[in-house]
Amino acid sequence: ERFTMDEGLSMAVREVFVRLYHDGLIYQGDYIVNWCPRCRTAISDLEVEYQPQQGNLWNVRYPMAEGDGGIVVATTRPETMLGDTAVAVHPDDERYRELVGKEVILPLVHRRIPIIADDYVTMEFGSGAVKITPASDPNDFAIAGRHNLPILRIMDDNAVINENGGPYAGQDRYECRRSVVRDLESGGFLVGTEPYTHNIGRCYRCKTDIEPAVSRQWFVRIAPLAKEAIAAVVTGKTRIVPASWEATYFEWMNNIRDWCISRQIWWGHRIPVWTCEGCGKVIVASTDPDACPGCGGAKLRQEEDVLDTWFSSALWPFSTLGWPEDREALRTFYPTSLLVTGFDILFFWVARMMMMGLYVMKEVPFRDVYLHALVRDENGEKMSKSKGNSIDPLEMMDRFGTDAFRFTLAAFSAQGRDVRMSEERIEGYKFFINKIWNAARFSQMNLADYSPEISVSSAEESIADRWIRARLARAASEVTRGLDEYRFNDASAAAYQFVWHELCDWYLELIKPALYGEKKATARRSAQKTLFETVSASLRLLHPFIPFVTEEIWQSLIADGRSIMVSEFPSAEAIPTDLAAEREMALVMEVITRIRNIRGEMNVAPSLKLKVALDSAEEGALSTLEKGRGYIENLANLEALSLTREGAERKGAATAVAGPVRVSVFLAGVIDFAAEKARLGKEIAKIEKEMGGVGKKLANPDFLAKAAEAVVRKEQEKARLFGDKKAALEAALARVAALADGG
RNA sequence: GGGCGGGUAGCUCAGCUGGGAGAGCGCCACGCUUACACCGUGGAAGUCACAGGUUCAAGUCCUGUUCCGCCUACCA
Repeated sequence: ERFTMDEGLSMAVREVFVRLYHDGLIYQGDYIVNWCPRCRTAISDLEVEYQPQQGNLWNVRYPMAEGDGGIVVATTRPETMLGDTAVAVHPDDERYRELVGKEVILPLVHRRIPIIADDYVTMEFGSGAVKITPASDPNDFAIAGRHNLPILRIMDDNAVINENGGPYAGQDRYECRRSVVRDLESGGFLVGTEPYTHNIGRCYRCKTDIEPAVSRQWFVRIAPLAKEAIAAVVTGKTRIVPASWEATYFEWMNNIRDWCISRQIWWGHRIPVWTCEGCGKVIVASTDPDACPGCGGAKLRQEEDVLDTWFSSALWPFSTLGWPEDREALRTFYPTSLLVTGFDILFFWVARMMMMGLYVMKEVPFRDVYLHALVRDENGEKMSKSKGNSIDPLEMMDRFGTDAFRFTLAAFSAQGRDVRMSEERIEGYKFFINKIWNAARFSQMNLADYSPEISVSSAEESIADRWIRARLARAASEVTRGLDEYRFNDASAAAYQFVWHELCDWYLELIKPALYGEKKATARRSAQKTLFETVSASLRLLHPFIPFVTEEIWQSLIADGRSIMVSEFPSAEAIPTDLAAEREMALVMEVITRIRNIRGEMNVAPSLKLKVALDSAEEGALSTLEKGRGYIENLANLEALSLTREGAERKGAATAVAGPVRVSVFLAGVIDFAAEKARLGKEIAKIEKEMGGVGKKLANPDFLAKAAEAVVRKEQEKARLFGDKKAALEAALARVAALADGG
């Protein structure tokens, strides 16, 4: 479906405005807004930048109109006193109780203004009395509304004092401040001045101090709309993830103020309101009227203000789908399933889309809102163009690769936290991409003669083949879960862990003999098939994180002529679990690791082929090891491996324990008894530390009585395993000690 | 002032519903073994900010203290 965005958006904006207007949700009114005297436009509360600024707190005495005495007020902006229309105190303030209702004389302009009581006033601050300037302060404006006070504008749109300022007319606001302070002082009204730091609001664009000012603006009566948007989140029609942001959302929505939507700027959607110059009739229409429907006059004047850009942004979920026309795209894709955005525009944009979506479409615009982390610079500061501390993503992509950068963002995106971008981390993932590339090369080299049609019976599959398939199923399940729950760091970590540390570190090494040894053709075929399928699935798992490299490899290696984008995402359910293979490989792998550990710790050259004996009292363990014999011999670099049932004396051997298996590495002639003694001692100490915790738990009757049964059983099993291991290590230590002592 | 988040290995950080302290980088030792030295194998390293409490059990829950960060605000 084709329609131009600009036209569609304009239509939608006008249509929504008209509907709101006719529902009584848009009004024009005099209201105090943040006015930028330089841009000569109102800006929204959210666009004001606050900065602490050093100023003064001037204490000024206003004399009573009748009799003696007076009341002291404090102000940071003495020039605004010209527009004061009251002095307010707290209703509970004993000091001023009898003054409420009386009048004071406003110095310099000699106007009588009343003393009123309003609980906005903080008794503890200053003198406890506040001057009220409705036209120059939002709070004062609100108080004026409550007490029917006159609103007196003393400045024009350029923040220059107007005729209401009497002798100060024509002065700029800051020039006027100096004049007023000088005159208050000479008139004896200034009772004190103290330095004071407070926040000054500035225009986000031109950095000019904003001037709260009363002016005629257009507003959306927002409370009814907010009510619906709040309900949508309360009832779960829309979920905010992470949920911690819901509180912030509610806080803001419950205290929302009417939305000032008019802007006095040059660019934007012009407000679709016309006034007939003949009869004064106001016309609100979604298409330009030719003549006044009241008097027929053709002299119509359109409102000059334009709409806040967020007004049209709020319509995005449906205006982009062709609304107000009833298009198929709109019916299909509204509401969308997910909005991904930054929390910094939760209010600007998300909440407003919610309100407008519910108002116009009678349905939430999206089911889930995922608020991602904000990327900060390495000092934790928010990146911004004005600060110049932005990390240029294009530069990062040039240096480390687009996929590496993208994977880094996923890996960093733990929920509820901001991230500090780190080049080291990106580099680490660049290495990961490289690893994948090399694994693909390995696969390509060994799959040249492979065809996916080749069938392999399950009987031909090796333990390694079965094992990697089972591990793949787990990885697929973890990645899927991470993505489903918007835990992208968990998802990316699961993929990373599987591909590097299981597929590359173990599986590729395990099958090398089958691939290019003199093994049977069946073993080779099975390894090839499993390799092909595992790499294929891995690429698909990784594709959401690293689209470019996976597509490239997919095309050259898997090559079914279609993009990896339209391939099926691996499903854990489709891959059979294989606990037996996982358990058996775990033992084989541990034995290999134990042998390597001895090699490393005893400083035996990696090139030296070793003789190893494995003893176990468990028949099952021995048969597993027999099945894994080839893997052990190859990956531990052995020249001989014997498996025996009885734990015979192993002279001149270094010892380790892998589950129910005693590992003896023969180091005849090269064994360093002192080193072996130290190594065993270290192992035993480690075991003892673990046994300590377990033993303490099992000795505690409360633990046995109150802990879950499964937990207790687990601890008991652990105690047994640790006990066995310790005994075996201690026996080895005693033997080595004897040999060492004997020379 | 209010709200929120955080203080876990040298660094950057994971640790969801309380039950074996983890990863990456860095560091140490050995190794260019025919995918990869952007690599491999092995190793060292933490009073989980502090103090209480709940619990058989606390990095994980509660209270307080402290330090850091972010957001927000109308004490003139």
